[in-house]
Amino acid sequence: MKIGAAAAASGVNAKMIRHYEAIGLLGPAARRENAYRDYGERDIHELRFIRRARRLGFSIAEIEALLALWRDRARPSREVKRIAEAHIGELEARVADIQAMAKTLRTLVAACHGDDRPDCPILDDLALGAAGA
Amino acid sequence: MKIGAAAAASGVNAKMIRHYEAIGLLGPAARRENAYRDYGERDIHELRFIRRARRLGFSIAEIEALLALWRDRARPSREVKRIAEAHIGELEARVADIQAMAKTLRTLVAACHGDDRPDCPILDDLALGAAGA
DNA sequence: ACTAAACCTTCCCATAATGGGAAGGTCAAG
DNA sequence: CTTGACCTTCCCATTATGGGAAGGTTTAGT
Repeated sequence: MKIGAAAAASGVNAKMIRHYEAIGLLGPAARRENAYRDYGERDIHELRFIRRARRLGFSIAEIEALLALWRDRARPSREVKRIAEAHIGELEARVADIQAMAKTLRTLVAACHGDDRPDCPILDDLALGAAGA
Repeated sequence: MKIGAAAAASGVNAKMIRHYEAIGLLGPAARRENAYRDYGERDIHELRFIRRARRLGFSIAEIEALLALWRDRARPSREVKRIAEAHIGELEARVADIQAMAKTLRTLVAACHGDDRPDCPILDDLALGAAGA
């Protein structure tokens, strides 16, 4: 399977497949005589794994760890669970962060007329750099 | 005020102040005879504005627009409100995204023993690349 | 068989925002 | 007058993704 077909089969585009290989997330791909990369079912499987993990917000570094565990048939599930839980923690922290921003903004937006008048509590607040900071 | 003092006064570090100038978010700073950048109260004000907007998650591009509105005493508040509302929309979308990831992960984590046994629904799910994708 | 499109290769560049660090100039205090 | 703290510019790194060039290959249509 050439890289284009592998991309179609895995959902990871060709550019990214090469990139994952370049950074060592994937081992060097098999090559045909014409130097084209050649992929098999196992590779597609790994690519799908990566794509799915990315969709769950795992970083490349985390995926590297997960892939290593996945390749190791005897790994303890404890380790996997730990990584996943840590990641959930990160996600929750990000949500809290963003929600705090949104909350502040909603307050400001509610206080802004939003018409032709120039006075605007949103800009006032940003300018003051005081409240809530 | 030299750049270090401006950084201390505004909360934006010197490296970032130069960066904001380089990308055109701030106009070229006044210079002393020795070529050192020189800042006044007005500049500190702008820097604080930027810092606060960054904390609310606005991108540099959005801040550029907000700064332009802020500098224009006669702007209609409508425009400011529009930008802020759009940004709230982005923030909410990001929250929804992340929460969806966290939800899936929580389900997987709950199904994983997390002990010495190797079987792990988390890895199984990633490998399948099917459910929920 | 020939040509054009589609596909592959590597290499460089760009994004957004932040920062590290080098090489060199300047100022303030001891 | 030296030492340390500060300033300057310039280059590089980060994270993940991708655009695009220049050049070689395969495939499909005529």
